[in-house]
Amino acid sequence: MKRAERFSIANPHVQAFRAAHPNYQPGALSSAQGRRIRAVSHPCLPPLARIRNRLMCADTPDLTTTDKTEPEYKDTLFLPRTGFPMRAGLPQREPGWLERWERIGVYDRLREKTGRAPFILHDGPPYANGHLHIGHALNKTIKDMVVRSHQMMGHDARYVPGWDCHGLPIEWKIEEQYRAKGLDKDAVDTIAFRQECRRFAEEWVGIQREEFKRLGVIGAWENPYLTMAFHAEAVIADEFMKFLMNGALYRGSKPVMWSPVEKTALAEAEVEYHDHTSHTIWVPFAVVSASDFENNGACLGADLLSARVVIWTTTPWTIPQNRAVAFSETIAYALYCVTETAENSAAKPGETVILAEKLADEVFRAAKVTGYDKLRSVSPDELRALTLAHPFRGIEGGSGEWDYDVPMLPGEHVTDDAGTGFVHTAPSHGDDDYQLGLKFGLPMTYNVEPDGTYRADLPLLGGQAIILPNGKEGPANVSVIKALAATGTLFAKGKVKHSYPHSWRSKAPLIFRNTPQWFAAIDRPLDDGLDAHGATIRERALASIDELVKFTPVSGQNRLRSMMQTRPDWVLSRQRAWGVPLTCFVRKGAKPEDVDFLLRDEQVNARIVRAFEAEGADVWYRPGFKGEILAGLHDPEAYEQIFDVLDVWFDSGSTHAFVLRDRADGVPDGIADVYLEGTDQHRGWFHSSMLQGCGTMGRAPYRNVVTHGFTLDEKGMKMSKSLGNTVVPAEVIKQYGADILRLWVAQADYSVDQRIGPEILKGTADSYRRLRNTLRFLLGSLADFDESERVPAAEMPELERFILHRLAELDGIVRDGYARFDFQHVFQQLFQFCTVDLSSLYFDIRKDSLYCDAATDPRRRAARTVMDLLFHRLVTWLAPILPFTMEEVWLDRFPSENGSVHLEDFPRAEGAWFDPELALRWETIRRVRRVVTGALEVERREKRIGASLDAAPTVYVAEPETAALLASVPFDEICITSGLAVETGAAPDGAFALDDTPGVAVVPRLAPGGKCARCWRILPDVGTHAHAATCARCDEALG
RNA sequence: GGGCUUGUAGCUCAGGUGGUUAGAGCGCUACACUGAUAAUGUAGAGGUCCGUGGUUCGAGUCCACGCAGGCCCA
Repeated sequence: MKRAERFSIANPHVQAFRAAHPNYQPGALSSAQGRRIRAVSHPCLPPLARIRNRLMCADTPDLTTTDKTEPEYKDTLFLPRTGFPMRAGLPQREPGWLERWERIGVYDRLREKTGRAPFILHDGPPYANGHLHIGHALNKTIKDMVVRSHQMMGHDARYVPGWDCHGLPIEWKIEEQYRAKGLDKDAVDTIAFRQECRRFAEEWVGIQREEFKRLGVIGAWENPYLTMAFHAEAVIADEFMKFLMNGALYRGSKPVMWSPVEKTALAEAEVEYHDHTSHTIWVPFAVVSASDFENNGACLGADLLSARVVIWTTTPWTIPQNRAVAFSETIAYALYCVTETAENSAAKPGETVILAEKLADEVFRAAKVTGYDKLRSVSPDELRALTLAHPFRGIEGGSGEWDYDVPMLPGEHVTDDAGTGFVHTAPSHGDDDYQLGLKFGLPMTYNVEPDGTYRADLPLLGGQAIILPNGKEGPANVSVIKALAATGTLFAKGKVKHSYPHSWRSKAPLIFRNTPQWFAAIDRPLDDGLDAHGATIRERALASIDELVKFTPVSGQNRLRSMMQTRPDWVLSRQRAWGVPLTCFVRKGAKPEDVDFLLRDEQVNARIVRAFEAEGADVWYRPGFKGEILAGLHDPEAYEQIFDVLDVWFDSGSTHAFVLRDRADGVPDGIADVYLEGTDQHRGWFHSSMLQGCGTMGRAPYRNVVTHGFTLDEKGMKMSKSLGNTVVPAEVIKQYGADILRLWVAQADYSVDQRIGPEILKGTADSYRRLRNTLRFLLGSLADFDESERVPAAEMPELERFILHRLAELDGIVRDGYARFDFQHVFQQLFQFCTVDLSSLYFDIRKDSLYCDAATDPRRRAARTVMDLLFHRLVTWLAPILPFTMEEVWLDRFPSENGSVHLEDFPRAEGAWFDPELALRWETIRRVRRVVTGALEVERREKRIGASLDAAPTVYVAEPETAALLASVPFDEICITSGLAVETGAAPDGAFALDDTPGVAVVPRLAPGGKCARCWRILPDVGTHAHAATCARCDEALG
């Protein structure tokens, strides 16, 4: 474009402006509001009125007509020109960019870039059930920022999203549907049931996929991984069989949280605690004998033989399963004699009982005992010596079922906080009980059926239900209580309201029930030759935690370690239908401890895997499948097929195998660079993946564990529907757009719990607007930028070189921050750069040059060069955080059919720009500038000036070096004044100064001369040029 | 009840090894500009650093005990 054209009325800038402002009348804008003439009170200032009058003369011609005597210079300026809207309209516009990315295939095109080191963030699979909540959005957004930033830093950052598809919640949904139709789950074919579960999961995968994509998350959405894919099911089974072959797998028996209503065991995560009113009973156990204690140096009083030991329990139905009474070696016990009772007391005067001293009062009160004597203390050694009778011993109709001895056993879990100080122990119905049973070899009982009824052949109580199918209490408790009362073994009874486990689905109460389970041994040396980091799963896990994995934040290391140090064996089996079966066979008639109990045959395993690959895990349930698999190898009749399914944590713990190891977009060693999940996953996916990896690969399947906290409401309280303080991602997107939600993520410290709410989101949107306007100004200022305008850095003014220095500095900050997954720091630095260095300093100063300088002016060319560099960096640096907006900005400048900022890398760092000495000089310059602006602010408040261009202050500087520094730069330009004098030496009295900037003082003055009608600077030479109302620079620019 | 963890301006966050009047940005208020204009600039107000004890010449920073949250267990 020729120079003359730029300034003619045919100037495209002008045309564009006219088009955008059809009602615009030249001159009307500046005159409509009128210019106030202000009184001038400062004695050393020239009369402002004179200047104003002159201005008025210039402005005064008939304003109602376009027939002016003076040109409208606005049309000759390079004002920012852009169609980039100030208001984003993200909710409406974001889907358009999503479509574009899909159309131009951004993810696939990034994969085509060659020569890049892979960077693998392995996705922890969300459960395919329900719409996304804020936690999902947070998690996927952080992941996306990690993936995008590493891609743009030069990696091949692939991201394969996944879903966890098996498990109870889906199973339950299908069961619910069955119930609604009046069907019984048990009457339905397992394969048909599983297929319904599969369809359910598929549907939610589809829904969640769209919801995740809407957040702007880039990844292999068309080819995600699902734990229910046939290959995945085959691999999960194969991985399980590694545990079968390496010796970790064993069958044990364990009381588990059991839902009689759902006839299934529940994982801990599936249990919720609600208040529940239970029967409480105090049951005296008679002493039947005592071992000889003289050898122990203790003396057993004969008085104990006639006494009874009282236990307390809230689960009367467990009494028939009692096998021991536990006591503590650290509690003080005593022998008491009942002397007086209330009318309706079950206790009788004269009877003697043993109780914890601290609890005796309470117990007697409950038993309505009105008088009692403490006879003497009872020592732990005495207690240990006692053998008790089951309260049902000799009961009529009991057929001798309960005629066994009940030992007294010491237990660390016994306290005297509540109860009697003695703990009724039923190893099949409680965890402490089970542990005590393991330690002392107590027999397990099998009295309770899956539906919560006593086994039919249990004397007296057979078939009675503990919990009814509708979740209400059955008759079992009351029957037991009656039987106790009838046999004189009920000391007291009552009711208590307490926190009790319930099913998270059916909300029905749970019981602890002994069930056969499959375990992975954590401390058994494995026979797999993968001992580089230890022989057992626990050793390998601890070694991984300490040596192989980096934790962000570091506290995760302790957290995972302490869990690994103390965790028991892994219970792999669940009594469910929707999952990958434990693909193994046990020899009929063999006991778990027999060497040939489990069928261990690689050929069998291979057949299973092949079948699963072809048809999925459903084949396991096909009639005759056992025969097919064992045919020609083993006698199918000699083996029993296992129909438990694997803990879903085993599924997700195995994802590294079927995603990282097996997929073309995986990695050769099958180890991920990053696992990134919420802090709850220390107990979950990090944990199960660690156990699984240590059992199958000998180490953790990851190198980095990054955790984020939970999202709370604005007050820091947990979100809950009942409190009405939830924030749903879909609604945030609808109101503000995904980029605002992403910005919220970037502004928060995700390593701890974050808060979100209306006020916080509003603040986030405010920040966004500020940033958006900075970019808009860049776009406007770069209109028609041409490569030929570029100026080498060395030829640029100091101000430009300072900005370049900041860019060099930021390059390091941004790359380092992204490498550390610290988006908050990256964003904070970039945002503050935009506001502090750009908007309020650089842009403000350079507006004059950008608007008014001739196109060829080196100053303007340097500014535009820097702005172009700024543009490339800011837009790419922010792209991982604000992918939609940065795409909009990028395309506004570089419109194209198939381009995208997300195909770019961060521009290479320019080391030569880094100039700390210059930065130091600018620190001083800016400090002095603050004094100048401060001084002008006083003038403005006193109505002596309006714009800073009205002034031409004098700056008094004590230090000559500082004066020299200021003289070396166009300090008037930097302060946006029409003139400025720097004086060395003492300032006159009354000069403006700031406490924190000693040695600098400013005396404000009105700029002498006339106001250039084009650039608005007030200069003495205005009026002496061809264009009468302009200054020399503008006169020349006008040509 | 146990393990881990958080608490600095209205909001989001900085504040190595304890050391002068606790910082930034946003928001707010006022002023200015009206050629970034539902924008921009300048200035200002705003903090019992969760509380209480303690160590110390000196504590937001160290210790103890609490309070209020959060995650995971019991």
